[in-house]
Amino acid sequence: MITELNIKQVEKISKALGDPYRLKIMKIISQSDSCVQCCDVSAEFNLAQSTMSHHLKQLIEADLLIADKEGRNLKFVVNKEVCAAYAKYISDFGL
Amino acid sequence: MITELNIKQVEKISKALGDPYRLKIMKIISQSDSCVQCCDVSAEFNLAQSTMSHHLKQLIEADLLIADKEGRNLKFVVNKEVCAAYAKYISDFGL
DNA sequence: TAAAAACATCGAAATATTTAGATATTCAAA
DNA sequence: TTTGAATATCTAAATATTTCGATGTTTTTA
Repeated sequence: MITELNIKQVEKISKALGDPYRLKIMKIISQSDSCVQCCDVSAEFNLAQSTMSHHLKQLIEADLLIADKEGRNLKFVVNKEVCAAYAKYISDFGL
Repeated sequence: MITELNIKQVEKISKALGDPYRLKIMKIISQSDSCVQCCDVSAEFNLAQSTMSHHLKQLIEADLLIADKEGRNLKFVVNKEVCAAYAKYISDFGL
């Protein structure tokens, strides 16, 4: 359960979101109703597998995505709590 | 009046927020009840004036801050609409 | 009008990020 | 148990960002 993010976490999340590929990854995963597999995400982009892996890692380390390893596959869902907490942090700038 | 942000704008805003100094600048300006002057912001940090100017420029170009030049001084307020629109974009990942 | 204050811009060094290829690991299926 | 599929890690090059000092611009004030 996330109550509030600290400034370091907000910085990390912002950095993770500051890239066109990673934003598109978030969009794809958020718009899918079920879990999305790593290789399905990769197929959408014209990037090397290692590059994709690197982008996904950043989103996971920022807690924006939750990864679930099933056998040799990796599935993702959006971390709704972190998205909400981050959004709140930013919208509070406007209060 | 901002209705919705496009992905390029979201990327730019995220990049602007992905730095500890710029996050602190946003906090300082958002927490002040009146406009904040550039030199007041600079005084809070141990950074060269040109560096400060660069950080503020990024926040302004991302539309997170609105700058108002009064004589030789520059005053800021938070762009509430953009903060809200950005927060919505991100929190929508969790829907 | 000369000096100073507030901010912007330029150029360059230091640092960080992005990307791909090569290789390693881990699990599944033949 | 060997092969292949999915993903991770390492290394290195290309690119981008951060930072500062020097200098430029604009406006205020002495």
